Amino acid sequence: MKGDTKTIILDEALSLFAVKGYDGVTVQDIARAVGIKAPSLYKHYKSKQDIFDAILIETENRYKKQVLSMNMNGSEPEKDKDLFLGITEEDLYEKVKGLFLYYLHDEYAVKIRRMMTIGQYQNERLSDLYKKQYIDDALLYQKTLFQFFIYSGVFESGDPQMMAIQFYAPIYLLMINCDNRSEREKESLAFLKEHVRQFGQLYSNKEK
Amino acid sequence: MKGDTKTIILDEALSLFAVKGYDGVTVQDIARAVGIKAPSLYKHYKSKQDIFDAILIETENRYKKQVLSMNMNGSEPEKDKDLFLGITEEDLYEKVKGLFLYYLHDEYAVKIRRMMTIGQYQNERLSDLYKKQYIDDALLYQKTLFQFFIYSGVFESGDPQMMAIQFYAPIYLLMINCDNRSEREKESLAFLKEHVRQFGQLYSNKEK
DNA sequence: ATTATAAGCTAACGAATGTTAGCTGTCAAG
DNA sequence: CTTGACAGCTAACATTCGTTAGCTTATAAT
Repeated sequence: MKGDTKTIILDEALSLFAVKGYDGVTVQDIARAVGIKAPSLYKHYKSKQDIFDAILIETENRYKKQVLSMNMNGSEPEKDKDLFLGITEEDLYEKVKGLFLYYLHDEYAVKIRRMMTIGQYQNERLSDLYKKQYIDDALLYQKTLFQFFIYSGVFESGDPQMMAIQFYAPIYLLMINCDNRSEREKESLAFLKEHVRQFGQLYSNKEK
Repeated sequence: MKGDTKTIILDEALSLFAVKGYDGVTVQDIARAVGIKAPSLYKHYKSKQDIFDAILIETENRYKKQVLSMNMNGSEPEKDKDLFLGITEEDLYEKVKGLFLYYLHDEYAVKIRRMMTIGQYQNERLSDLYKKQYIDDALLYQKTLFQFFIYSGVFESGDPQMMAIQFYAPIYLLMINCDNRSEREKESLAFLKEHVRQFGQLYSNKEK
């Protein structure tokens, strides 16, 4: 069901937009990548802009689904209680590492992120989406998590918002650092591990 | 000496490239911004690409000068000894805030950063420059600073590399957060202040 | 006074761009 | 068997692109 031309066009267009930006990509480029001639594209989308818009809609829908499935709305983190209550430092690192490598290696995630990065100053929708995804929601998720840690006694009390910033920002920086530079990955993962370790040591409750 | 057409072209071209990217900008756009006709551009630069290259060279030269003047080569931070030895938390925040607002508001710095951000996946030189400027050199500077703090007894001992990451990453994240979103600046400055405060408290030597 | 250079202009070019028109073949529904 | 929709194709279009040629004018040097 995935091989129909209409979705292939979106995939290939995204691959191109993610590197060269909207203006840097020709409808001929897209057609060539798909394996058809440029005019045939218009059997599926009414314009180049239409292809771009379809990618954005698809992106927003996928993200909405992801947010729902991750329960990142910040309302009821109780669901993940079992996941985090008996968590060790090593476990936490493995979780963070998983997310880190996902955002660095998942084909679709990487392309979308790069397209947003490239187009953020031309297209406010891209800018909004990027900030929501990589700053607002990411911080909210961490904040909610730390609130829960504090509430459940795993962490000492503190400002969960600041904890979120201080925990997430290095992860974000290291991700930007490795983006398009796979040779930096090994070192960054070491930093990441040490960061998680230090953070755990700093805030974990020593009273118990 | 600054008002000659040749540099005005660079300025206006940069302003456009920083928003729409290389392919999104027309030589006519540039000419219109300068106040001349498109063919007249070719009296000063031999092609559109040539204009872009000239911007890059100018950027690299400016940055080299800045690095030299800031003594950010990581070799001998002894010079700044007097600046930092008797520093208070409030002083440190004011310094960080100054740099933070400079990178957010200085016209030239903002445009260059955005141009690098937009073009990093097409042009490796842009990517290199961005990573050097906003990651490598920034971290190196912080690392050197913290090494000096530790050496001089202001800070407790610790891994200066990790300290650099954990100190700088939130600053970087908050800058990205405020980029093109001035309404977020007030809140981010508050976070920044609290971050500097907590960092100072965490690492400042309590033995003295 | 003459000349040379620099920097603007208009006109124009070839190439590339997004898009439309209209033809052809495939294939499932009637 | 016929039909109609779908999805590809070629040809072509108007527009826009980066760029060149060649003219004019002002300024500075000889």
